Amino acid sequence: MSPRKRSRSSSISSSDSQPRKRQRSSSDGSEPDKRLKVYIVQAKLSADEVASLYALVDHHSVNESLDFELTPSPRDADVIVTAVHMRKRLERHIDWALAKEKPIVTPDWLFNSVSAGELLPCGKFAALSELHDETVHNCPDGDDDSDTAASSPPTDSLLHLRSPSQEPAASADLDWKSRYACCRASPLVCVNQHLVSRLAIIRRSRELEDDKISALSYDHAIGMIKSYPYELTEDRLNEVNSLPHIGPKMISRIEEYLDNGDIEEAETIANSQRYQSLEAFTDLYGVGATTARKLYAAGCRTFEDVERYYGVSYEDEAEEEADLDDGLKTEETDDLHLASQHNDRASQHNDRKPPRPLRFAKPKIPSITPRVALDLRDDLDQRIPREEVQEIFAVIVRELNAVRPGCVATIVGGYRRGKSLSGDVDIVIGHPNLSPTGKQVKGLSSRLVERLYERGLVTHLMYLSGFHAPDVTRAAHWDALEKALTVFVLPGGVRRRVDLIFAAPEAYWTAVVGWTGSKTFERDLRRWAAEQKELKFDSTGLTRRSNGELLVPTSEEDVFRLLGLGWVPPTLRNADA
DNA sequence: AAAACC
DNA sequence: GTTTTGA
DNA sequence: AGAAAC
Repeated sequence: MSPRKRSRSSSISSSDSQPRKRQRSSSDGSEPDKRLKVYIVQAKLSADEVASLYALVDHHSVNESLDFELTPSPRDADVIVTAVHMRKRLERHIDWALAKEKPIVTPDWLFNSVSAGELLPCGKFAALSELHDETVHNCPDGDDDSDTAASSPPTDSLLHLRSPSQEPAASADLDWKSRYACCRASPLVCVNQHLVSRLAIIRRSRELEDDKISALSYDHAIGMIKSYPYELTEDRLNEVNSLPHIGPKMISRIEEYLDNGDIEEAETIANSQRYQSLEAFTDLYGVGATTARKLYAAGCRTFEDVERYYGVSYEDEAEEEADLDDGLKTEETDDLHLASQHNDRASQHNDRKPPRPLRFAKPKIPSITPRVALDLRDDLDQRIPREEVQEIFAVIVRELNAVRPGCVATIVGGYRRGKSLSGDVDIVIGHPNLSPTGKQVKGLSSRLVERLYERGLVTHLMYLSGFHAPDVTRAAHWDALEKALTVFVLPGGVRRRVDLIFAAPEAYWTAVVGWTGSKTFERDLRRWAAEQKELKFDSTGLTRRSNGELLVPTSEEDVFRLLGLGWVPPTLRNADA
């Protein structure tokens, strides 16, 4: 295994020769390769912005006058595109000495150049005023100078230019009366959010008590209310009463809420010891509703009780040891030979402590014990600010490109839906030309995880899926996409749950849609596809039910288009509480 | 708990 | 009245 | 079997 044919050429130090690739020096035969190499710094760009930039470069990479090409390495770039405006921030991604040799422009330069059909002067688009002059000097435009004068950065307004589609286009065919969440606009916080929070308590209680069916009904009702555009009052009850998923029982709940400002059952539940305990227990990784109920039945009420329960549980000393020590037990994870030089800006992560050598080797079975989960709890129960999500993403992208240049990645999950705090970080990773049938995807996944582990960035591996070739007959298996569920830590930081999802090229956009959520939004996408379009949708692909034909979308909007749905921006997919 | 189906 | 509800 | 993900 480990088909590491192209030992990481890595993006950083050019190091040894690498005669293989077209080295942009026109020297090798034919045409002086005139394609303009573009390096995009993903930091500070939203996932959508990154996607549209990539799309832009792609579309124009086969075009006459404008001939762009993505490059995985800033060193090879003819132009560097970034939304970062500060030196310190940029230095996290690009060496300063290198930055001075390149034009560093904002995304608008790319958008506007494409619109104009020619390479525009860089002057007005310098990302860092500090590097304005260098940027102008190194600008790839035919002949520049037309800039200067306008030393101001007036073009900020053009930021809205964006690519033709997505960003602003909150499509017109959203319909808050639809019975599918994927046809409605569900903001992060709705006008009736307090009512939603009450219903969510009942819903959660149903879930904890294993009443799936009731929980599902509350999911649907909550989804309807999340997208209902008016503040709920007595005089709107009729209208609400006629909404799908809102039946007699839900109406009575709503009436009670309108009368008393709350719902009694929700209060009772929220105040109950049982609810509080079950809810707390499920914060532990590996503890779901069923285990929580068992713990409660065993007499546990608080985490201290659970500590005792598992701590004392000497059902097997040896096991206990293994879980706890996570100390020097380095099961040789290697088979990897890329150990050599760590050429990245060296120390930067001068490990805080011995990076706890995890205990995984290559766990086929996700075996994190409750004991380990208890140790991680203090860190993992802290929410993650958006800033840090971006930092984590930047580090992972950097390492990813060292392992396999040319990879693309998108932050998905709650972050992408606009949440200011996230429970974890979800990243979908793809590569424009990885073999569709997967072997390489698997290799990429384990190689990245090993690299992150070696550098002390990953401390635990909750789960590493085995690879399964994309099997159309059995789509939508949890394991149909390669996944690595990790505990990740920035040097000196709090440990965070980071999920990496690896998608083959043809599954990239469905994976992005499938992992952006929310849960109810996803459920209804599938229902819509099945019930209205005779299609089968899931994060691994979109297929025609009649003949099993695989439809391959080329962008996220394309997924919606193929499903016959209006575009719903990620921030309006918050159909859950 | 609500909707779709028979 | 029975089946389906994401997979 | 149960828990994990959106």
